[in-house]
Amino acid sequence: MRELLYLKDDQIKDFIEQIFYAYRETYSDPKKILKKYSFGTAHHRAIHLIERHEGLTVSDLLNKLKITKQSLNRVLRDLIKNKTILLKRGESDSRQRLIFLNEKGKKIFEEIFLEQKKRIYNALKNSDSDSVIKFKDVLKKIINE
Amino acid sequence: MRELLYLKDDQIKDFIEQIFYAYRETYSDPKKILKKYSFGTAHHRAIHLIERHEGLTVSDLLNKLKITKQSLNRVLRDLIKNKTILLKRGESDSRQRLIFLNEKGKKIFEEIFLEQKKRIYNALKNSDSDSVIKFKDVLKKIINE
DNA sequence: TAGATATGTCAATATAACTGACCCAAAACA
DNA sequence: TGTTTTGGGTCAGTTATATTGACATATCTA
Repeated sequence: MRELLYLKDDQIKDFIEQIFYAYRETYSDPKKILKKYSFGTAHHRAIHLIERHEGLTVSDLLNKLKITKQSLNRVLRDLIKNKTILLKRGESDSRQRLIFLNEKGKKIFEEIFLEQKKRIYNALKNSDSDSVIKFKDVLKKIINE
Repeated sequence: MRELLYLKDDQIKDFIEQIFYAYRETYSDPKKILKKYSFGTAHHRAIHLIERHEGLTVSDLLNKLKITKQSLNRVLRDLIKNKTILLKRGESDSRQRLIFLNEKGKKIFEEIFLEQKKRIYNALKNSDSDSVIKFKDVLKKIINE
């Protein structure tokens, strides 16, 4: 069976390279802003996920980040000290800590996002809606493998 | 002017999250293999770019990786010691070092790629060719923005 | 020949991750 | 009820990858 053109190894290698660039550029853009708050990309990823999934538990966040709890704890400690997030005890299960952005955290998120948004926005606005839908679709398949 | 649906902030935030997952998963897959050779993801990225751009110079590689030469040097030293790559003096400009994979390097690359390929291959084979083209297109725009 | 460029290197530090060993409190279970 | 499991936190040490800054050397170019 002949390979389909778009399944050729060279194409796949290109994608692997491009996914690296896309990630790096997307997460590089707001680094100056993060520095203002003495945060790094690890804090950024946590803030982003907390904003997208308000009230998630520590173990939810661990599962999304796929790092150890010792690693995450450093980040959460910094964010708490900085009054960027707050933890609430779970109501049904009081062992859990539900994580929220507080007001300061929301502001910081918006500031970061504004910077990071530009790149994606410009890419999408120069694409038609069908392309965007299909981009999302393939991306999803890559993640869920 | 009303925002187009696919340009809404929530959509963009989703993309930022998904690009993170796509990168992380794609580069996590071959970690066991890398460990066999005492390499990490930094070595992996270098090997990948060298395979895609055989004979590139040290400064070409620096521009692609966007790290400092001190960082790259550690990686290149490891790769040379391990006989994964070799450097040739540039012919027109003998200050340059052109970087190539040698036989061992090509084998290691293939081993890594075989592992990493699976995820992308499976995603693409479950997509039609139009989706793949458009995926590539949007990805490119994100990078070049 | 003077300056710019390509590369390499020393040293110190920062960031983000890891492993491994524990701890407590609360929930789930037998 | 008592025991085990789960969710979370922490101490200590280590590794991987990057940074900044200062220099050194060889080669190219004007």
